[in-house]
Amino acid sequence: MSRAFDNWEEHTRTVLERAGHRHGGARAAVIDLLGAQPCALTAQEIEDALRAQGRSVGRASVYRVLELLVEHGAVGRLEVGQGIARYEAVDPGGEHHHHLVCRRCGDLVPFGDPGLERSIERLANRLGFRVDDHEVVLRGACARCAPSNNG
Amino acid sequence: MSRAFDNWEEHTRTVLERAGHRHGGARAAVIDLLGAQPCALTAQEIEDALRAQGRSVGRASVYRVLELLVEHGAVGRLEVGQGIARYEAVDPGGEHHHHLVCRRCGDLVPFGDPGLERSIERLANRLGFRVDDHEVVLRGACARCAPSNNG
DNA sequence: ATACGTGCAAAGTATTTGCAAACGG
DNA sequence: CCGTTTGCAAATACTTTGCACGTAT
Repeated sequence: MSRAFDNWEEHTRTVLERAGHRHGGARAAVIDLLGAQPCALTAQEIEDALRAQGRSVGRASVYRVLELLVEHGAVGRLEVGQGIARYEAVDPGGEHHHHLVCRRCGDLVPFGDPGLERSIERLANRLGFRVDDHEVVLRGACARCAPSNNG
Repeated sequence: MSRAFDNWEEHTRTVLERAGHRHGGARAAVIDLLGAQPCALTAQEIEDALRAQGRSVGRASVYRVLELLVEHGAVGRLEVGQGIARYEAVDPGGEHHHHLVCRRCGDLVPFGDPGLERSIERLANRLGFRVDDHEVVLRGACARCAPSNNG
């Protein structure tokens, strides 16, 4: 239940198939891994996780699969920190979350807020922009780190 | 009046001086340039702009100056797109804006919205996060590109 | 005068690309 | 079978670092 959707993997395979793509080992491995994550991973983390599972995939393939998934809207690319991209499954239903980057523990904490979504939507309308996507990053201390401010 | 503040350059010089830093040529050039910009620039753009002004600064120095300014909170680093960082002056008064990245023309359009700021503040409180900073990126079509949807 | 700042070029890191072999449908 | 996908390694792009000289105070 860390996911708001269950069949992202199947959905993603279908999308790729329909676009005329085959279902090779690297793709299967990356899709399976991303489908099981609660939050965004870096390319390096994906490569390491797959190796640890005994499903090693070449680094180039990891990037190529991610690029393909991003192109098809199945994966979102997120850049926080020092130019290291992170990738996460995108709910085909439109449900999505944003992130807090904790300065203390360095972790990425996902959160969602319908009010914020509405604010952004209204804002976009008011500004005369056609917005297809948006991203909010909060930087600070997560719930675990915030109480202990000093050490 | 593309700026909400006038003396960022002077303020920044003071901050650096107080921290025991000298005011060399590269620093002066980068600070002067950033102080005159309405929105974020990449390191490359900064280097090129300075060269065009006849105030060439080594690439390494551009990065070092930017790093120093970011450390002192005088400059904000923003990453949208493909791992290329952008830098912009930070208003010492706390005033700030966010960005729309236009998928059509590729430009960065700054916008501000007090309501959005309040939403984020309330959200942070509700979530139990201590948030010192935040960043909102909208992706879509800017006012110029949105009306003409097709060509 | 002296320590900090700067420039150049080389190194480093994340990501992309070329090409031949492996594989899916 | 045939074209897509994959892996390796080399290439690329942005950024950082080492070192000797320049410069602000």
